Amino acid sequence: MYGPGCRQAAGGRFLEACLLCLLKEGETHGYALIDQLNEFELIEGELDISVLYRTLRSMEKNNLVSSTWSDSSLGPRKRIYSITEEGQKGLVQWIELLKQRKQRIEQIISQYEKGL
Amino acid sequence: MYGPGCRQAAGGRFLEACLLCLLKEGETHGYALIDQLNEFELIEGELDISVLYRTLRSMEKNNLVSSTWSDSSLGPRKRIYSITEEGQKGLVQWIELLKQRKQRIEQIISQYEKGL
DNA sequence: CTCTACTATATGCATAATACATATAGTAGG
DNA sequence: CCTACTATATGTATTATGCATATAGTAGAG
Repeated sequence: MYGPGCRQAAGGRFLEACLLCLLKEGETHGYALIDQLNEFELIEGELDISVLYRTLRSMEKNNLVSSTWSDSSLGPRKRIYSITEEGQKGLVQWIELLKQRKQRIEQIISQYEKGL
Repeated sequence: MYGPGCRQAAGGRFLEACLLCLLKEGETHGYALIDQLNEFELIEGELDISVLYRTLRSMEKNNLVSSTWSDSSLGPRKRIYSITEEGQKGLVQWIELLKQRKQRIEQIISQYEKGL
């Protein structure tokens, strides 16, 4: 089982939601996504590049994104990712889950500050 | 390396922050913490009990909490956890990190809704 | 021309996290 | 005696993560 509803996603897989959100704006390749993730400050600290590539491949395996090799000539080859219909649906679920998670974070912060 | 600053904590270990927060209110044992986690809706879905116990043992190994066996007579023995000074400091760091994480979640939600 | 740096993707490997099953032991009620 | 509930713990398989390393193209310095 996979996706935001999966228990494995409870603690993390936040990166997946970010990537889906960025890919919804338009198709692009992995290396370019790093800059966007940094630009929008979507992730904490430095993202390990191998994690990014493996996450994208995993998402492709689960039909959230699809990829093709770019035929552009300059530089090393790029694997261009685009979000699938299933990915769009997954993103909607992710946003719902993130809203819940935000509330939980607010809950714990207020719990903490109440005790001060 | 361990603690909220650790890169391993980027995606998860949210449970640890919750436990520190609850233990700050007073010492208690693992099984009772489940009810409190549910009561305050601090975690997503059902928490696997083995994860809770292993998390507490790990936190003890890292000096965030300490434990003693309760000498109360009734029922099976309970391992009573209390937060250490180091745990208090860790909690402060956790709260900071959670505030940042909340902002990132807000960021991605607004990013998503902007594109609608 | 060679060396270095940067872009771009991928794999190997060790360790950590997670989920599910199972073991253990005490108490309480039918 | 059997079942259910409280309470803690371990075994194990799968997945995730972090770090190192491999590959390959381009571009500029020396």
